[in-house]
Amino acid sequence: MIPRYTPREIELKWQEKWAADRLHEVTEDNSRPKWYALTMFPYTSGDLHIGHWYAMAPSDVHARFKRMQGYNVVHPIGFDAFGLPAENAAIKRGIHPFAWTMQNIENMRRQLKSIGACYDWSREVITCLPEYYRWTQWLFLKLYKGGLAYRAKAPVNWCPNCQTVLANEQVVEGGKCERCDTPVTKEDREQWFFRITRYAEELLDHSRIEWPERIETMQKNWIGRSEGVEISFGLDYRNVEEQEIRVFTTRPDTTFGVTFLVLAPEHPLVAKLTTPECRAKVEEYIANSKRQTEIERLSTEKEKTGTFIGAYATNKLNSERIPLWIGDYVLLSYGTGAVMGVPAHDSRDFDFAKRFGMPIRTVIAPPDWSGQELEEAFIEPGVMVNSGHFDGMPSERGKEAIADFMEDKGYGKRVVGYHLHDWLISRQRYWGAPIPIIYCDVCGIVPVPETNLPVLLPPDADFRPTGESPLKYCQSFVNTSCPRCKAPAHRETDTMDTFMCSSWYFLRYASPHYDEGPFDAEAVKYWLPVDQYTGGAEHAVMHLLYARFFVKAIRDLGLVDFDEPFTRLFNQGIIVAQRHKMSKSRGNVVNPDTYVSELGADTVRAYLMFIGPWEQGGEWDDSGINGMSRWLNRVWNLVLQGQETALPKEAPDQGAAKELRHRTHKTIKKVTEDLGRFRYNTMLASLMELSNHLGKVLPEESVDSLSWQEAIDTLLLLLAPTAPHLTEELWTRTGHPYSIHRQPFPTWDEELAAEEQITFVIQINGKVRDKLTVPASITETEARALALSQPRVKTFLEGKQLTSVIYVPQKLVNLVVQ
RNA sequence: GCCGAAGUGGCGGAAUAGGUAGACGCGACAGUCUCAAAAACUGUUGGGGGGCAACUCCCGUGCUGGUUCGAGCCCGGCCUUCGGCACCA
Repeated sequence: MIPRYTPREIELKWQEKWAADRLHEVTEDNSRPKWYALTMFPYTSGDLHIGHWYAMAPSDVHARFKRMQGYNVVHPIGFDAFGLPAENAAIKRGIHPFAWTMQNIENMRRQLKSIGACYDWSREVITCLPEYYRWTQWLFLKLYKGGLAYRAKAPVNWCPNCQTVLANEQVVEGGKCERCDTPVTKEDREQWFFRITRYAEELLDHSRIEWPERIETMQKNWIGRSEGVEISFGLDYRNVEEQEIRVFTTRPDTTFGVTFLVLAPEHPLVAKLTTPECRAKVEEYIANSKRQTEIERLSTEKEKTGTFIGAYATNKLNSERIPLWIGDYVLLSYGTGAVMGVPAHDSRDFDFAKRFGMPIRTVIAPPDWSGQELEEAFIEPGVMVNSGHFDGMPSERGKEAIADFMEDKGYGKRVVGYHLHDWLISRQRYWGAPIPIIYCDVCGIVPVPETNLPVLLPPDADFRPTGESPLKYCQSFVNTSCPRCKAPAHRETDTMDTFMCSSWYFLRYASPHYDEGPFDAEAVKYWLPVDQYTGGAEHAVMHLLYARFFVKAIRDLGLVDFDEPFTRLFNQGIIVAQRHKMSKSRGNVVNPDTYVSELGADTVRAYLMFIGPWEQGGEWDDSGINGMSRWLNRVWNLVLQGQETALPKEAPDQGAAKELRHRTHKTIKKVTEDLGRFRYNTMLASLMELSNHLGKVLPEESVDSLSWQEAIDTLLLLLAPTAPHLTEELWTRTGHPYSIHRQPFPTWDEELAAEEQITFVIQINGKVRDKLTVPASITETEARALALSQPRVKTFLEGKQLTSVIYVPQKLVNLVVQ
């Protein structure tokens, strides 16, 4: 009698045993190659949903695979615990963010353990605990002292009714406050920035890492390098100190075509230059643009808006007087915050000029141009016209010639521009790591001495929405004395962007309890960089770019000696529900707990990997999960039934035994390749094929016991990373020593894995007309002859002329006829 | 709007150095077992036409145009959906 497969019973039993044996805890070991397998740590939003499992289960399978391949694998886990949702929950339910977060962690830890992943829990890291954020602050100070942190004004979303700063997420449709529906505006605040732009050039270089091309492309586009010229336009106003406006352009060859300049509405010169007649309109325009998001402003669909400020600048190339406008399609944060308007050769400028009736002067002639005004912007290269002594020059050469001329005359200089801007890390919120800075009336900005870290987040601060950072109202926090002169001083009350916490957590895992620094240099030297990082595609740019920047920055500060944090990256797709990414705020989360308690963790793990290619994600649909549960059940029955069947030593059917061994080795090859490429769906399909075949040969009793045993052991070992509990149980039940997870991964015999027979296709004019089973060793001559001798082929060829024959080895012959 | 992806049976998907479209699974239908049902097992399953039959022909990978002996795969132009767009993380 075969016992029933009772997944939950088995799973809990082995999870307890693995934990008791500390099977997954690892230490540095120089006798084996190391493998750092890292999954992006989850944010502590509440429960884990099916999307988390989609991230966690397949990455665990890969880590287990690497371990069976002989690597010393560390697979750590932790929690990203600071951030806005905790504060929102606190406000909504009157529970302290700390309590809310720790409750969530408690629950998520239980859920994560139910996955049966090989996490080394002894390395757990929680970013909101002082023992962690102490070092986040320490690293901030390092960056500050290294000249990589600075203060500058930057706009924040502001709700005038709630008197509070809003996150982008809290600004709902149409630019309104999510709480009170008041239109949101922008306000300038002094805030802290990191100089990520200093690393723009190095961040563009992906040559040291193996990342998916699409992610590299997205990062490259995000950084947005462009070579151009910063051109100076002359200003001549007695009451204005500045004597120039600088604009950035990648098209210096069009400078003779400038008919206006557009400044960002926030440009500092706007207030100084606006004439009294224009002031009212300009102020109205600026107020309006404060209500728009950057995305709205940059949309090329939207009709261009702007207004004349009454002032003029001089185009130094031809001494023309150029009117100055403001327009919201120009952003202060990009380039110099001002652009030159060349309507003939830039489509946005063209729209702007059309709208406001400004001249459109062609300076690059399109082919066959006869002097008429253009009907749309001509943005291709061409021949320069209306450009003084540059006339007749090809514009590509003109770019260089004008740049040379300008540099020579001091009208401008070549610069490399980046779309990337510096990283704003200040948040006017409670639930984050306090920025360790003190402001002293005498000494100015004073960093908190390292020995005084951590700057503790006061537990009793009032974090409800007010006009300022919540910490500002916590007197015991704000009031302090200057570390330098001991005079009364006050603390910085903004906290840090949570991306800061997640920019170095992977370093902390190497020595999570180290208390003399953020990490133990020796441990980091052994484990880092991360060998395989996996996480959601939504992090393609920001988190991954910030973490790269961070490592490069601390490398230059002498803290680490490698350049890139994540050697290999895999971005899995996103599991959506009701067509959108699962999120608490959207309310479309699917909880995995019921599936686990009903069908078992192994089934859920395998099902998630089976639904499609991991990088693709997709709509969550549980309609096939029973199929996975059925298959694991079949594996269970198959293995135990095989145990009870006394197969002979000699195979009754040599062919059947050979076929079985061939399939076994073919499957090892396929599974090994698929695991290496994260193609879990096809890996499982090939395991199903093997088990289907085993189910067919067992009742026939046509194979020998040795071939059978080889097949069953292989099936279990290949399945072990995916279904760790089921395979551990069956491994023991088939008389093998504990633990299957310490076994080496099977290897295949190339000869046994190779196909002996192939299906050979005969095409006529590219259409399949016949299929033949032939030995794999068939030669071209044999194949051609075989094809032409087929009766079916002969009837098709009747009365036609064979013009050519195309032969593809091991695949097909295509007869081209007329 | 900009950047990055994805579109294949009733459904999830398989097949890319351009060479058999639909592996594997779900669902559905039929059967075996059963007093019956469930479970399990076996078989069929892209659409359409022809043949008593073994079989055979045509169409078919979002739309559209092209390259090629041959296109799901390559190129041009669209459409739809998803992710990101710097304060959700």
